[in-house]
Amino acid sequence: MTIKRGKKKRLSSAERREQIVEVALKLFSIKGFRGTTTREIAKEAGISEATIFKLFANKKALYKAIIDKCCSDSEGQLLLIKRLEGKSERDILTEIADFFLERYLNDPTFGRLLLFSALEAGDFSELFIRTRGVEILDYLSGYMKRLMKKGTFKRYDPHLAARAFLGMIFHYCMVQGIFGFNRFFNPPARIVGKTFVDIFLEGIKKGEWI
Amino acid sequence: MTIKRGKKKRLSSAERREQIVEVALKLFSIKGFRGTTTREIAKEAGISEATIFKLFANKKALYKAIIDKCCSDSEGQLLLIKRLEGKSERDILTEIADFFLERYLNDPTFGRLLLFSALEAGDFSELFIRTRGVEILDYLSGYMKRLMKKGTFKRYDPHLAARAFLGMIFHYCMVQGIFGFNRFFNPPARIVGKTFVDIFLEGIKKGEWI
DNA sequence: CCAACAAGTTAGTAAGCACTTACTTAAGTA
DNA sequence: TACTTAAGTAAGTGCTTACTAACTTGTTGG
Repeated sequence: MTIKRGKKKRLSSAERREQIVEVALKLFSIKGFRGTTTREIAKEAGISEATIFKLFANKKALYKAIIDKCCSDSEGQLLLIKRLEGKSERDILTEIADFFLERYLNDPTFGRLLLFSALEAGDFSELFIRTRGVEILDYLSGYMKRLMKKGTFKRYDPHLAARAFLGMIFHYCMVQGIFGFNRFFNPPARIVGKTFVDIFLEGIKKGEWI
Repeated sequence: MTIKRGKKKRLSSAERREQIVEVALKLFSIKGFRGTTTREIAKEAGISEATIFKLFANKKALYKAIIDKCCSDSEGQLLLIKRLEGKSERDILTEIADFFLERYLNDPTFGRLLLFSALEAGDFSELFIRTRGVEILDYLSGYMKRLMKKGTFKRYDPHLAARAFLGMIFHYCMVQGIFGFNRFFNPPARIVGKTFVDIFLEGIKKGEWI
């Protein structure tokens, strides 16, 4: 896909742009913006550095194109939210957990890019985080609020409650994928999700519900 | 402390080493290993670049010295664990939550360094993570296991349960400090800790315990 | 006071970086 | 086929980087 052999086909500038963005996305997520050289991107894409700069004003513009791609491509997150309508609390939380566990455990690319972006504090990282980090949080926070008003859930700060639930999931994914814990501990995602949902809904303390 | 004016005092090589490590620790945690230049470190420390290389074979050796410092300096984490002996479940969890919330919310230096280290995947990052990321996890995991055997806690994978609790806390700190959410949302740490402990022990669902 | 040595600096070097210029090549079209 | 234009490149540019060699300066014990 990336390194071509034999006769090289010419691509239209739009196609080439797209290809470069994909290659750079992959490399930036592995080594970060600063840690990736334009030479590496060119090599991996099977083109010369000059071609990159024909299509992008500078390295930062390429980074911006990646962020834009990630922001626009909602990766089914909005789709997920639609799918939740009308379901029970347990089903909703389970579906959210499974969705993110499956996504981030199998492919840490996006998570890594988001983290690099936050740490390296480029000009676009804020945009990135605001658009992509807040969707599900806002949804869940609003959902919690409704259930608290209805009396189904206890009254806490709904934003904090949402953060508690998502924190379990995202931190788990981060530690598994980025800190490499998955080499020593890797239970089925289904069980991880169920455990987190159970604890979040009923707590870990033994007892009986009325 | 860092930029000196007027007559410069000579330090012993040990003192100078220590000072350079401190300055570099701060800069690495802000801009990462790759993103920080030896020139910047020298300027911030008020010395010449050559002095750095008199005391450290190369940039990587300086990084290693920082990791070592962070690994050896347990920052009171073992102290915390000792302090927990004989307390109730709620008190233990609350104390753990408060400890890390207070620490990481007030000073994200260490957290940032750990993240950079994991992402940039230097040769020492693994060492760093194994020594500093696992202490409290192992402790809590063992504690959960005992309470599950005793029947106080429900039976889940104890490691997973510990990850759930710590995930709430660490992810919260990360999002606040590194993603900058603290500018829009910043409740007292005490309340955050209490909310997380409550949810973890009794769940968010309303009901009554017998 | 002054040698001796450690602490510190000046002024580099080679390699690597993002980025450019001036050129070549492929492919559609008249 | 021959012309035009867009796609692509080779070979640089100037700047920054980690790192060094050769020198200077402060401190201290005899």
